[in-house]
Amino acid sequence: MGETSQHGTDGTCRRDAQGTRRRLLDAAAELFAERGYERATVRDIAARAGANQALLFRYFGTKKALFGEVMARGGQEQLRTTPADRLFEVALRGMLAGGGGPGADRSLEVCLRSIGGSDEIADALRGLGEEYAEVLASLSASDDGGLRGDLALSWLLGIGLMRVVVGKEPLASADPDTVCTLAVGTLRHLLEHLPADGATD
Amino acid sequence: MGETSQHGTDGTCRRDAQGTRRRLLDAAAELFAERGYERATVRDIAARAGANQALLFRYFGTKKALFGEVMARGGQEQLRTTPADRLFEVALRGMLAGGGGPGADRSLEVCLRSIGGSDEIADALRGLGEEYAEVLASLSASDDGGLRGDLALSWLLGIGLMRVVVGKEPLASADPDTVCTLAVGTLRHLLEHLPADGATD
DNA sequence: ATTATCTATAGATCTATAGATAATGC
DNA sequence: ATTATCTATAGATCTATAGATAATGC
Repeated sequence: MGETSQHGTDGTCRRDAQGTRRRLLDAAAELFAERGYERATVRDIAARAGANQALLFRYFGTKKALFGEVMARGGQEQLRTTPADRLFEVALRGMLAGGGGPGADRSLEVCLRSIGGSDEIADALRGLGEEYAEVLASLSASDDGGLRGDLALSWLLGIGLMRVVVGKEPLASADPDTVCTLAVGTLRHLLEHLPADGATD
Repeated sequence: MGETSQHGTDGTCRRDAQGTRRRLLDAAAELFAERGYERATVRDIAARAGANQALLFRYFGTKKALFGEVMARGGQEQLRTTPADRLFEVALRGMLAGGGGPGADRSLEVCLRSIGGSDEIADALRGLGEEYAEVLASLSASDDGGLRGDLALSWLLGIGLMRVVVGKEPLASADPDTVCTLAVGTLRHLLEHLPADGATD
């Protein structure tokens, strides 16, 4: 019957370095998203992963390195799989969903909750922002498309900040469709409306 | 010549409880704006104020109470002295200036850098946001004016986040006038454009 | 005498490490 | 024998407090 194996029906083992490493990564992703970098302690991460705290350092070296792996793992798939003209809406809906299913990309949420914690965190958000802003900038034919892309990204993050982190009402409880319609409709003006060169208004 | 007095020509005294209290408040306002709540330590605040660390607790009780006094002192004058239809632009320009002269209202900047530090910080930002969003909401005649006001505030904070805290280029070095023109012009659509009820766009 | 200021330290975290223990594979 | 896991603790912060010191006002 193979009952002597250490493998349970759920695929867990009592001694499985690779599995423990993955559980630590999953737990870290969750806790960083819930509390931000500083407030998610290595003790809590190890506890949620069902692992000993010392293993976290054995497998990742430092807490910052663990954070780096979490940020590198998630993130960019949304950027690659989404057409440019739908990126803002897709990213916004991901933020509005908040948490969502397992495997959802919470990278931006992690950054928002970690801001101010350390310079490395700001660097991580800047790096992730570069990629989003570049795509958003490509939607504008204007000279200052780069700036307009940054302003679009700013709005995306600001909405996430007020809704998910701060919980400002009525935004926090608003219907995602309504928020999306308002934001996307307004954003079209920012990206597509070229300044009337030298004209009045 | 009055040389026996403890009062220097700059108005400082060697023993001046009220003066020390004010210097601590000023130093706290600066350091909270520069580093956020968590990273501004009571030791650094006392050092910048030229006061002993223990006096901070004598005069304010706890670090959180000091933070509360800093937030209460600044803030609301901008809300009272600015006409509603200019609030967004004035607040945005204050953010874009960053730091600015002494006495400038850096409350929003303080909040942005402190987010995620503790629930009380999020509460403080939510409270300050209520007042800004209420004014912004009054500019929209729509049913969902409250939501639109929140979205306007979200953009204001998002721009501050990306420019001042994260330092995302090209936004971080962009000309304030250019940013203002783009943002204010776009915002007009959000606040004034009523949804075509039941119509097809 | 009053009280603003300072010294010294308690007490609570948190990250990180050294070395012991015990479950596996050969 | 190898190595995943655990115990115990070092070492660095940080907030906060108790009690001593010293500058002022009477």
